[in-house]
Amino acid sequence: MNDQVSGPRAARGAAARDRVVRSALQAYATNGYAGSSLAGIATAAGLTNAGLLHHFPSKEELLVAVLQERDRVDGERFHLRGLVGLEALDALVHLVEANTSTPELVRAFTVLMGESAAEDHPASQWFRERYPRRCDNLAAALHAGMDRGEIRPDTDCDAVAVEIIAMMDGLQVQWVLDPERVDMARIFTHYIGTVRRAVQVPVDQSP
Amino acid sequence: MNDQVSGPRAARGAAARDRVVRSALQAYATNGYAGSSLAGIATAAGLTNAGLLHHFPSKEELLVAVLQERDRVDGERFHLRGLVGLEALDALVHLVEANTSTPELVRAFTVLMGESAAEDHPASQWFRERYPRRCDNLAAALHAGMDRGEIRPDTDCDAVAVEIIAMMDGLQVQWVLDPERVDMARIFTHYIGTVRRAVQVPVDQSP
DNA sequence: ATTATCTATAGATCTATAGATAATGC
DNA sequence: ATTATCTATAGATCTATAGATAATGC
Repeated sequence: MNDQVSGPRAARGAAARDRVVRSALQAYATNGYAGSSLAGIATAAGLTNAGLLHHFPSKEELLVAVLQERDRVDGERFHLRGLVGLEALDALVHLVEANTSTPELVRAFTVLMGESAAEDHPASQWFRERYPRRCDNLAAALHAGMDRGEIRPDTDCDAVAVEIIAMMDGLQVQWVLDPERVDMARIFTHYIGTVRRAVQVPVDQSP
Repeated sequence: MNDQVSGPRAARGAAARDRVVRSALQAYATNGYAGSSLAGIATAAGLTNAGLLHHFPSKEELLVAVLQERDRVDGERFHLRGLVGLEALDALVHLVEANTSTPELVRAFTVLMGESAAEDHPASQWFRERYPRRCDNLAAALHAGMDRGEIRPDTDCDAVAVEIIAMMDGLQVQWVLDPERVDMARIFTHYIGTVRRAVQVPVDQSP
């Protein structure tokens, strides 16, 4: 959320925007986007309703800012680019493990994901564009692993990619609802083990 | 939604409640629960706001009625009871195939599922109770398959059950957001094939 | 007598705008 | 001159209640 220009005034504005985005995430995690009020978010960020609207001119533009911030963070953290085949699967396991340490963030995006399935939700477009991107990145890594000879050539990489992303999302829902019941990291690791055995080129054991 | 008592007046009320529940589902699919208004749902059902509140005394009690109706329908349709092992997996494939023919219903419940991940959402409890029930039913079927000797005895049935339910939900999200991109039934069938190969007792091929 | 429905409205939000004030920055 | 912030408020909802009306049902 670092804005370009610096100086004491710009810094103050940037800090306020940062607080607002964080408060918004917290509010979405608690009440969803539709159920959150700008006044509530503003107060949590130490501003008035009108003070918030100076930085984000509408409720929807605040949501867009939250989603863009996520894109920025993802660009740093979820860099599947360059990973090949089974390495990519390991990276996903690490990502899921890392996610268990930021439950409120995961909760906020799980709620937004679900809400965005509503036809008229303002985040629908973002999620609709996000999925093919994530799936294609993963499918590309799997294809690269195929070229390298570690993944069976008859693997349907696109289908497997959609599957893996679906498993991540589905587990998140259950985990957010009841973290005691669902050990997300363990189950995802177990699942990735199954996927690995299904797509891996078998080690020839008959010499 | 058939109420117990009959007669022209009772029938009229039951029909109205039925229309309201249907309109509510439609509204949830379009705007989510928090984003739907009672007046809008009432109008869609051919009633006024106050007319609706005669049958469902608050917004939240309407939501509860919608969820109870789902429980009732599930009791008829999603009867995993009695199914054993691989049969249960086939039944799930059929269920997912059937779901593709009621996209608006799937959309409504996908939205509610996501919204319910918000801490203060009135459907949270319902979903928190629903998941263990679904998972336990499925795990029980897998255990029964183990006893029958068709499932490997080292299978972690509870983990596999959580996994399968997660896959169903995760695929639904992607499918609802973009049915053209995601062939839910095909990918789920493919996934269940993988699960089957992972948990099945291998057919001994060395005579 | 009970039920289904309506009109009217109270009271609580909620988003967004208008316009003021004070502090930085050229 | 621009930016950050505020107070005050318009205007649009939205949920829920009060109380009336008309039709069924004992």
